[in-house]
Amino acid sequence: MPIKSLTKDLDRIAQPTMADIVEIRLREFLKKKAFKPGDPLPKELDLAESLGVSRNVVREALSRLRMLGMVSTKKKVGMILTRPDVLGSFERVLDPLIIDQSTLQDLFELRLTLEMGLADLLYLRKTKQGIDELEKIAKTQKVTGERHTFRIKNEIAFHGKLYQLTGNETLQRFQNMLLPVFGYIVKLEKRLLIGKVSHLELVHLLRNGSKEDFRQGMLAHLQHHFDQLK
Amino acid sequence: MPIKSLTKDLDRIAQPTMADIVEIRLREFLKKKAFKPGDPLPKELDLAESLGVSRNVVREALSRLRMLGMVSTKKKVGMILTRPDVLGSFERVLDPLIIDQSTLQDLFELRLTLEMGLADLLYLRKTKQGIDELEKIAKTQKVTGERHTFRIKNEIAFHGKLYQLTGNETLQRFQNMLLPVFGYIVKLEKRLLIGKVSHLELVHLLRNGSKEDFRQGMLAHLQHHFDQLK
DNA sequence: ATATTTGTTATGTAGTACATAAGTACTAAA
DNA sequence: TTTAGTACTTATGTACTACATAACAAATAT
Repeated sequence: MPIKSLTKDLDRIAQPTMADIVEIRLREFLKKKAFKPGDPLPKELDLAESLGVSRNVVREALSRLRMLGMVSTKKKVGMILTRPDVLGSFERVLDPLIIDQSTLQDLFELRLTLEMGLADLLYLRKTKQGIDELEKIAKTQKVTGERHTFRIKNEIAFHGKLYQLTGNETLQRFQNMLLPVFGYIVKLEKRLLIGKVSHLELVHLLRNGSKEDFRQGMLAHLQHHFDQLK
Repeated sequence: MPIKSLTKDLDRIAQPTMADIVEIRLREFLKKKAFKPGDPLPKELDLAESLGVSRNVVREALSRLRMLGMVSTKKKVGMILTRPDVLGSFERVLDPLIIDQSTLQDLFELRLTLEMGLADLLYLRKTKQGIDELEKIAKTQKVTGERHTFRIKNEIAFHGKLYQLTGNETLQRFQNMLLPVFGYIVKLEKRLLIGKVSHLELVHLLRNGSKEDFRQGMLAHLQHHFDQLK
C-alpha cells in the first residue's frame, strides 16, 4: 500500500501541547488537594513558575477550566474552584450539523430509551396538578390541520412537561438538549410526528392507568420511531 | 437584610471576558459559514485582526474549542474543523466529588431510567452469542462470599455488557461515565448491591422471556434502588 | 525521476508591559 | 471613636514582540 493513501486515512499522532499537559496537571492538582468549591487557587504566575511554563500556557489551560465552570476568577482576588454545570459542556458540542451520523442515531435511540424508562419515575412523582397541566398542553394539539411548526412546538412542550413531572431537573435539561438531534433525525427521514397513541391518550393513561398501561401507550406512541431502527 | 449576608449568597455578576466573547463569535462564525469537518479555518492572526483583539485572546478561545475537539491544529497547515466527541466534554466534569448532591441524585435516577428503558433496544438487537457472553459474566458472580470490590467489578461488567448488547456505542459509553456517580451514591447510602433478581435470572429472562418479563425482572433487580427514591 | 536542500509559513511558547478591578491600609473629618 | 474618603497594592485581563518548531513547497542536485 502506498504511503499517500495511508496518510489520508491515518492521521498523524497529534502530540499534546503544553496547554494540554497543564490542563491535565491542573485537574490532577485539584483532585489531589481535594479542593472544594469556593476554595482559593494559587495565582497564575505561581502556577506558571511551578509548572515551568509561561503564564500564557497556564492561561490557555485555565481558560478551558473556566469554560467548563470548574474555576472562576476575579481580579485581584484570584481564582476559586466552582461547581461545573455537568450538562453545560455537553450542550456546547451537541450540534446535529457537526456530529457524525452514527452518533446522531445513537443519541436518537438514547432518547427513545429514556422515554421508555420514564414510567417508573413518573409514577413515583406524578401529581394531579402536573397531569392537569400536561393535559392542557395535550389539548391545544387536538385541533387538526395545525401548521407543522406548531405541531413540533407542541410536541416539544408535551414531552418537556412529561420530563418535568419526573421532578428530575437534570433529566429534563438533558432531554431538552437532545431535542435538536431528535428533530434533525425525524426531519431527515421525513417521518410523521403523530404516533398511534395521541398525547391525550397518554395523559389519560398516566392519570387512570397502571404503570404498565402507560408504558405500553408510550411504546405505541413511539412505535413508528422504533420501526425505523435496525 | 444586611449587605454582608447578601454578598455571601449572591455572586457578583461576572462580566464576560474577551475570550468568552471570542469563543461565542467563533462558534457563530463556524455555524454561519456552515463549516464541515475537515474544512480549513482562517489563521489565528487573521482572526485576531478581524475581531480586533490580540492573538492571545484568540488562542484562549481556540484552546477551548480544541479541548472539545471542535478544531484541531497543525503547524504550518493551520486549523481545521473536526468532529467533537460528544461525550468527551461530559466526561471532563463528571466527578462525583465536585458535583452537588442534587445533581448526583438526578444522574443516579437518569441511569435507573435508562436501565428501565433498555428492554426495547435489547429485544431488537440481542443475539444468542451476546446473551452467551452475558451469561458467562453473570456466572462468575454466582460464587457466594466474593469480596466486595470483586462484586462491584462484576456488577459493572454485567451492566456494561448489557448496554453493549444494545449495539449503541454512545449509550454504552454514557452509562460507563455514570458508573462513578452510581457507585458514589450507592456507597454513600450504604446500600446493598444485590437485588431481588440476580444477574443470572436476568440472563434467563432475556433469553427465554418476553420483553415485559425482562423489564419486570430489571425492575425487581433495581427495586431496592427505587425504594430509596422520594 | 528521485533524493536532498532550502525557504516559507502558521502554530506553539516565552516574556514584557500596562490597564483594570478589588481588596487593604491609611488619613482626615465629624 | 467612628466614619468617609483616599492612596496603595495586587492578581487578572489584554496587547505586543520575539523566536522555536513543524510541515509544506519549491528549487536543486544526483
